[in-house]
Amino acid sequence: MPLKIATWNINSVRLRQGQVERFLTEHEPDLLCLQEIKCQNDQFPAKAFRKLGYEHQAVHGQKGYHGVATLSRRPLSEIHSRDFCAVGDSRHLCVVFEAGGQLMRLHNFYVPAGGDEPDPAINPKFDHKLRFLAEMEEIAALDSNIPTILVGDLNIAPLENDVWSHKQLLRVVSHTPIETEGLTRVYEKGGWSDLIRAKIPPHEKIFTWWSYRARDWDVSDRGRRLDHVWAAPQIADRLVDLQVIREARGWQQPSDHVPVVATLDYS
DNA sequence: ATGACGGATCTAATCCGA
Repeated sequence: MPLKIATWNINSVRLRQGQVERFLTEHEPDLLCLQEIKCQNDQFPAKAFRKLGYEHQAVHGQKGYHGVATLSRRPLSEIHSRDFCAVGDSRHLCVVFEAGGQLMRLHNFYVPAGGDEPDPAINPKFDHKLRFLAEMEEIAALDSNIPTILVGDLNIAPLENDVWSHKQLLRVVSHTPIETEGLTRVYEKGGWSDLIRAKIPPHEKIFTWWSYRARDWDVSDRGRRLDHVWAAPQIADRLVDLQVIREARGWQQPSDHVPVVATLDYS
């Protein structure tokens, strides 16, 4: 039995509970990391997801904004969240579970978007994003001897083919050099492997987010790869499949992000 | 302008997303 791990910025879990159920039923991931659940813990539709076999849930909600949750068919331990930048946002969850007789750690992240102006001196939101990234450098692929996976909406599209136009987005928040350099430091310092780019080579365009503002998102296809799945090298070695579920962007009243699913060979 | 939609909130108009 392979191990399937998925990540999805759902942009309100209450509004799209049915879409989460559809995704869980159709793709049967072992674990699903959600971002932007936009509700408090007691408003999270835990019962509905439990009914589908996701009995183990870690929820870190917040009123109105942000909020993350990790759903699992396997028991979870060492559940904790860290308050990055000490501002009280719910943007991180960490859990441990078992795969192939070994422990595995899973980080679920929602990195700040960063506002409009890519200058930390005049835009506090962008400054927050850069400080959040600097703090993320402490997260490594091998943490206390447990191989680790890091997923989530990192709100940065680091490579040229992670955006529809590298040239036109160089000064747009999510693709500016200062952000991509910050993310690259997190990546290199942590010893990570990028599972999306392990399956879809860097010369091919691949996106996980498309703006709501486009007249026709599919035709214009002006997307960005903001959602990521990183893993320790020994986990990356077991990657058998990686799917970006583009069709979910075409579902009725969709999230602006689509799910990403990694399949790993752990029997 | 790439491009003006879509979510939550003290259900009205405002903040936020990226």
